[in-house]
Amino acid sequence: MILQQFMPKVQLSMQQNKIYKIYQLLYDKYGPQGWWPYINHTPSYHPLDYSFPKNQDEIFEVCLGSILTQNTTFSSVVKSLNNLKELNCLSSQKIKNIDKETFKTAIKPVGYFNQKTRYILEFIKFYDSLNGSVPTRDELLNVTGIGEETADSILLYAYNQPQFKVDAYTKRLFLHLGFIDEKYKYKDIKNLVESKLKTIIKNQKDLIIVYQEFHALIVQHGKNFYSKKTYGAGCFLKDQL
DNA sequence: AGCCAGGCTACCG
DNA sequence: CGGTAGCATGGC
Repeated sequence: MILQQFMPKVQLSMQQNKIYKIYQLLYDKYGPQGWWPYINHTPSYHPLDYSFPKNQDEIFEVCLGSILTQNTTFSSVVKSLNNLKELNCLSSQKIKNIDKETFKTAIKPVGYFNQKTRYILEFIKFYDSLNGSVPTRDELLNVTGIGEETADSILLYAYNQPQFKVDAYTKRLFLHLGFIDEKYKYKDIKNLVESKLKTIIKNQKDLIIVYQEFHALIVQHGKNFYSKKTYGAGCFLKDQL
């Protein structure tokens, strides 16, 4: 089902919810992001279609992309995924069987290809052991190469679980707006967002979509106003709260 | 030329 | 515990 616009049912207490207000302002400004690209779909971006991932192959592709995208740009990830596609190497089984040097060459555009090859092979061992079931966050964190952000990326975008994903832009934005201070760690920021949103969005599917769009919107906004010092220069959000 | 990107591990004090 | 070097390519 493709919507014309996504508008979650929200409880009335939202007037005082600045976190949700930020989400609304960003959504009004940038619109739905359809954020996670799927290289076998045209177009790969799919705003307002929340029926992804559609099968196990697409779940695995998101997991793979979540690791590949660590500290790099998604355009590099797409290049690497397309290289793997040309090698017919987008499944866990195929990656296990391919020559390791060939694999490293394929993912070269994302950088850190030695590390990431090791991380991906570690992840595949875990992924195969799942037999299609949904991993827990702690299980993911136990895999070498998967930290908090990658775990939440996999849970939120591959498995449609209600886990908000925090990144560097999120922290810079909330710092600039005065919602947090420097001491806030990943989990603190995650808890802040989740606690504010889940109390006013009772429908789980709506909550998941808001988490997915919110993170994507923060990245888009971050690219515009929080990618280089001084962070927040030109950001219009503070004035509109 | 230099900084940043949709981070994580290992190792240090 | 917190802090930091190392990982590596690509784009602007």
